[in-house]
Amino acid sequence: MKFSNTLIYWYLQNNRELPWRKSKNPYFIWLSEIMLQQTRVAQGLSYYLKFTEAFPTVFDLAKADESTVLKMWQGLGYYSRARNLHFSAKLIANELNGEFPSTYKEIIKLKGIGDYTASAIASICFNEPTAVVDGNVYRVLSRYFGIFTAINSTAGIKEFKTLAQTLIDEIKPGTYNQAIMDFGALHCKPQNPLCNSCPFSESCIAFEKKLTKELPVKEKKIKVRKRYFNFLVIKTDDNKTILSERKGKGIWQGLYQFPLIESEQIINQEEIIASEKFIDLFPNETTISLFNKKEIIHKLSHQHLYTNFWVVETKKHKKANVSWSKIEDFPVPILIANFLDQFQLKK
DNA sequence: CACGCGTGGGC
DNA sequence: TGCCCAAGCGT
Repeated sequence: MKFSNTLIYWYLQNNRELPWRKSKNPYFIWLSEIMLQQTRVAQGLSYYLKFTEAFPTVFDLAKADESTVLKMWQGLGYYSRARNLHFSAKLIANELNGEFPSTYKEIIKLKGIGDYTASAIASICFNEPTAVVDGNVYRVLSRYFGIFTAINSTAGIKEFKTLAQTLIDEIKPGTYNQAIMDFGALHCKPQNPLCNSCPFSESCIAFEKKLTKELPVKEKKIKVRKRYFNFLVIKTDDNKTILSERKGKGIWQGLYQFPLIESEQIINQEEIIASEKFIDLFPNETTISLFNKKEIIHKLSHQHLYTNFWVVETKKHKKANVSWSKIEDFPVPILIANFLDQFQLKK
């Protein structure tokens, strides 16, 4: 049987019932695709439900403040997705009359949408035969065809996209695209793929040659940077604290945090108090204590953050801009959200 | 265009 | 435990 037919047949029996699959509304499909970038269905699902309830149309999303969108995105990671989603929602609502672009060529122009997402939306919503290539597709195709070209090399990206495009079902491109991804996620898994019950076991090169574990090939690994974070959790007499938005290019752009003293190594209380930032913030007397007994190691994909939370009690402070009762309104990285949970618990 | 961007789950 | 992985994209 044809590759695509086998896949679609498998899909008809094994597909997952997911809320966005009940619709071909490009707004819903778009939302789901952005949320699922580099994210498991199990992690993204509740966010999808929350977003579609709060923002049933692109106009509702466009009307929201960016900080509200980020707050709702809190915990899902890769926050530029939320900022780009919101940017594009405003563009669609205000400049396109709320009408989602209907071709791959137009869809990919939107901020936050690349080749994968444009292909997914164009095929699922508008029946355009544009093949998706995500992590699942790399795995399925590299194994089935026995391709050792690195999936994250320029040559690999091109080779797999071209191959995927030759395999797509021209009649049901959307179904085909979802089928190959579900097949990769549920059957041709990274570890312990279900080769013994596989509809491709007669023709899969990796299965035949016992190369499943070697494929797909991925080049080089990322190096992890170590950073040392000291957050100053301020409690003033009038029950306020200081939060500020992270600007610029690095991690957590648009999210809020406590005043941060970053150091090259682990530093102790004396060094905190002696630091320029601390003196600038607290020229007068304060009480300082370390909240966490052991330093918290927060692991991002490419940074390890060795973190201490220092509770600083002080008199009224002119820079204290946030009431403790309002602190939950601010979008914060999960590292800080977890701290706040612990901190509020102890009170 | 190689790199930076989060978080959580699985083994 | 440490490492890899997960419906990628912007710069």
